[in-house]
Amino acid sequence: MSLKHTLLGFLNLGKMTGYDVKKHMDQSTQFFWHAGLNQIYPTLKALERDGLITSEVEPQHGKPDKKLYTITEAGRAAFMAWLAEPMTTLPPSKNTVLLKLFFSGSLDKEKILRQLHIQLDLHRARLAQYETGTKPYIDQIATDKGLAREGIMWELVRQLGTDYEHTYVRWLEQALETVERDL
Amino acid sequence: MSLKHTLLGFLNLGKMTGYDVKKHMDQSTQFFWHAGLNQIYPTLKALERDGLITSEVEPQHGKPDKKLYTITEAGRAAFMAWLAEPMTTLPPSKNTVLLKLFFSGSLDKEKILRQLHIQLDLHRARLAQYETGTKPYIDQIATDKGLAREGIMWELVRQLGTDYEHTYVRWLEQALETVERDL
DNA sequence: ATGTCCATGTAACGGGTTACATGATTGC
DNA sequence: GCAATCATGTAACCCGTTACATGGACAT
Repeated sequence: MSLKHTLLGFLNLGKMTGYDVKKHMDQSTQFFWHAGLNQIYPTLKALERDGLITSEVEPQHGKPDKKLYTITEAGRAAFMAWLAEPMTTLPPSKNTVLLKLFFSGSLDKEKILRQLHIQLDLHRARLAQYETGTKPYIDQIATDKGLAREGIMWELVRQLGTDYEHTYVRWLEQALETVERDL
Repeated sequence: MSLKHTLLGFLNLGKMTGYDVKKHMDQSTQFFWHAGLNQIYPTLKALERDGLITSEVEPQHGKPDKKLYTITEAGRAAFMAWLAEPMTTLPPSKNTVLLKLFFSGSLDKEKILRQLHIQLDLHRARLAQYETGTKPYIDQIATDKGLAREGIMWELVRQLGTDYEHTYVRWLEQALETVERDL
């Protein structure tokens, strides 16, 4: 279960609540790792039970109390062990869009073109989000917290995301032409 | 559950067993959709229960009997409805490799370089497999069964796969340089 | 002898999603 | 008045993975 490692990874950068982690995720790992609060809260409890993190409650008025989690030495050790563990296979991936396109030979031309156009819009939007959302966000956190090494890795991963989206957009433009011409 | 649609999609191309579907999947949709036989068999049963496919047993000697599945009219209708349904959001994706790299700022340079090298090998291997495995396979099925439209879509999807792998390989080469220089 | 291919399944478990539940504060 | 933000959780369900189970044919 990699959500545990994600949580350890964020808590390794500083003490925070489940709600905070969720917000960081939504701005940074969103496109390759995400989770809902319903999943985050129980998982934090499990990590605490296992002694990898500890919690302290900070009372608030007008708002629900905050539960701040801190990573323990055992937690840091487990996290570092996971990081160092070599990844010897490519992670299995599932993509319903590609699946549908794969089978779209049975579909009429117009409907395929419509699907491809929608995808083109979606991928252009995501590309924009990498630039206007993710980039400023990771830059700011890295400079604010003085996390130079982390900042470099974050930017590298973001770069792969934008490269991937560029490739996808180019492919979609090409696919639209091919379907228009050959189908 | 898109496995149901995958099964309908393959059965839409002709009567076959669960075992056959698995083999086709392994050669074509593998990299964006996969399933084990343990998952395929019960799902075929569910599709039959719902009247979307029917089965007939073909006895064999020396081998287990074959259970050949055929798509019904209702099944074809359900499949076509799914195909035509516009995809208005990008499918959520999870990638443990990117997750680990994202957090690798805490890891020493040598270990990061090692991880990146392994990934480079894996992606080069996959690229090769798209060329030597997937391409000849889909070409042959398309010509053998006279599925021209399907063949075009299969090739388009495969092309995206190779484009993606090229992008990944280029990114990895760049990432190795960056980590070597800046970290 | 050992392993792979053929061809079918069942059972237990775990992770992830959807829905449900609370409740005050701030902005439109 | 309505929605969003803050902040926490529980319960039911579904999908997917791992492990288990059978058994003959054929190749090394």
